[in-house]
Amino acid sequence: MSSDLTEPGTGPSGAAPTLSEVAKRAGVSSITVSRVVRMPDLVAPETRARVERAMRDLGYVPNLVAGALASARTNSVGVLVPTIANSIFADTVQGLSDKLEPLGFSVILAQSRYDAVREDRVLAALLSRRPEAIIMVGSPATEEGSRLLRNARIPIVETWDLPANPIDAVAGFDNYKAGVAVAKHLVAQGRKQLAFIGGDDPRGTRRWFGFRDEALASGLSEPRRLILDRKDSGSVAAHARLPDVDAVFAANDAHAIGFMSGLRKAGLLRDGPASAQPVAVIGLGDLEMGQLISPTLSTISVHGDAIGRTAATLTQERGGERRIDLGFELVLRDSG
Amino acid sequence: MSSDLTEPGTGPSGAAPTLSEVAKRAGVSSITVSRVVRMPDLVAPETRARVERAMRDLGYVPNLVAGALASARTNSVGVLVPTIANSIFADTVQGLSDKLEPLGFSVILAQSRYDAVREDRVLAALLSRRPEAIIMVGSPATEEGSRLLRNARIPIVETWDLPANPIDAVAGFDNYKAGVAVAKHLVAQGRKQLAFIGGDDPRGTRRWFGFRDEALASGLSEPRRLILDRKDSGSVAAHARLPDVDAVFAANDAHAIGFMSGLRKAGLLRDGPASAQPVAVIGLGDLEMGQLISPTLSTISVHGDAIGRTAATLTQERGGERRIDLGFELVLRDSG
DNA sequence: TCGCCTTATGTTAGCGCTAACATGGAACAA
DNA sequence: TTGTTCCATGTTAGCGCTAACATAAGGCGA
Repeated sequence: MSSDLTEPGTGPSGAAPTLSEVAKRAGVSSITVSRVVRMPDLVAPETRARVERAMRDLGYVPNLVAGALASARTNSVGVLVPTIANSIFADTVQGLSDKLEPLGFSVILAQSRYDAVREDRVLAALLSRRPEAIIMVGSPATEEGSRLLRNARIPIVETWDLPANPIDAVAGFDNYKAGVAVAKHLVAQGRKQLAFIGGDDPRGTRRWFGFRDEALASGLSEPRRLILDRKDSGSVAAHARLPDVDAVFAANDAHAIGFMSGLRKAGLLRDGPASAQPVAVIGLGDLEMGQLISPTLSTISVHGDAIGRTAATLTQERGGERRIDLGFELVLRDSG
Repeated sequence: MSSDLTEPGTGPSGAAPTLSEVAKRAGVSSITVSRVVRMPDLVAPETRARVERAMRDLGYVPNLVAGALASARTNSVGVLVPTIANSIFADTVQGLSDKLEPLGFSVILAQSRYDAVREDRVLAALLSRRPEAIIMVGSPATEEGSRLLRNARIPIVETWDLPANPIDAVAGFDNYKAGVAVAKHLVAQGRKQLAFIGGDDPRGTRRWFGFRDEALASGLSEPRRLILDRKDSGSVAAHARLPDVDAVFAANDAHAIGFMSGLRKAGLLRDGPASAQPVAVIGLGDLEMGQLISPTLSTISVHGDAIGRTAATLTQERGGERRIDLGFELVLRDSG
């Protein structure tokens, strides 16, 4: 009775109860308690019941920090994204998290904000927590970051791209080909003056190269390229900076929708099909929103969720195919 | 020369180099290396330089797992959200992460997927990593989860709501009042047949109650309530299930935009101002997208980012005001 | 009856680091 | 000279847990 007065969740000193406090209360050694937590089948039913009782009485919560140090397994995965807000990467994080959580892994999330210095810093911070794998969007921006990851000797999964010399594993799609596919389509549609709007991050730039190369190969003049900062607001006004353009490839759906909003204000948007649009617009990402607006948004559909799940799977395997191309799909709707 | 042949990042046994290996190479004790890492000012410049050299040569990456165990500080914060994808919560995660990262804290991210069982499970998993605080959207769904958090004796911040009996700190807004504000506005606009669409999660339900109570208090008949699952697709078809309704409050902007898409197909959407809309639509969240579509979306604007930043601040303080109402704002555009 | 396996539990050592408390010397006032 | 203080560094012990190796007791075939 007296020990029941101890507040649950606090040991004798008011600190969180430990394995050995549970052990003492249950009259067993601490390794037995450890086994009840991790491999209950190895413990005799009555012993197990006694231990479980003691854990409940004390409000015991295992300390994975200590466990990780002792076993050299942290059961955690580091995840690095440029940004998690308003972004297509959130699907990837959700996908990998859904896959990893049932396996007992936690996700340590970090954002680079498209800043190489910050990326190296958070990469080092991530690594110092000894995750069992790292999943990142894209590839390290610096040689230093790359070195850090190589030396970590854990599975590294680069996503949303198909780098030529990956550190380890890859789950993504060919951004260059995506640009090519869009240009091909616009050319086939008879568009003449192409433009590209988007950021100048590595993946966006690869989309641009594919887009430009294909346009040039088709005999068109070099498309214009408008580099926007991360704020969509820029894309609303973008059409004013692109006179005479009759087709635009936006590096992501948010830019595309912003651009269409600008077109609408300028009276250059129709509710009819692609053929009726004075200016064709193609996005990338296939946000759900794209199907809900008018005209519906044509886009390169990419399965962010599948990228995340595949990346998670790749962290658990050592051998096998380490380069998964999830592909993309040109989804044609009414905007272009 | 010979030791330079050791691959960086690997100690004698191929494992990651440790503090004491660095110490030996630099000819100092391990505590000195530890000080160079954590309190460099306490170490003499030449000693420091020698240690830094040794760290670089060996590719030393501090092991925060061991450090955390020794110091009882993990420098991590657990974050629990219903879902991170396509969601207004991503802004909150970004905000708190931006605030916490410079302070040396890592974010351990977990998703409940609006599932109480999963929530309790990930809460326990989070706690076993001994975070120094927990930030969550909403409040624990179960008594068990609540108990777990209380016993953890760390700052707990509940967000996106203003619970009557919070566990510890709160950063949010009054969802009930948001519902009231929307109903008031629609009544003032002369709307008669109101409806609410959204999920049946606690916050959505509170919005509904405010909305309903205010409608009834204004002498209107009880609004209809359509509970949608997490897929927006439901909201597109929602208008068909709400005949004769002339105003709709959607629990979030995604539902609102989906609903508008359905209205458009039914010929019930105008490009003109709110007064011209056969059916008024008000959302919640103020997604950037809402300003880019036509008609522009009227919405309850909530600063998800500020909620995250405020929550992060609350994890660092013990005293002071622990209940921050960030408020909301009814932003009127063309949809209602 | 003996040896050998199986099952249940325990003992020991140590993961890599840091808190707390020495230690030894230089600087300096009385 | 003799404390006293400060600075730079070291020693010791231990955080809470688990891997690896005992140990003990029963079962069982030959």
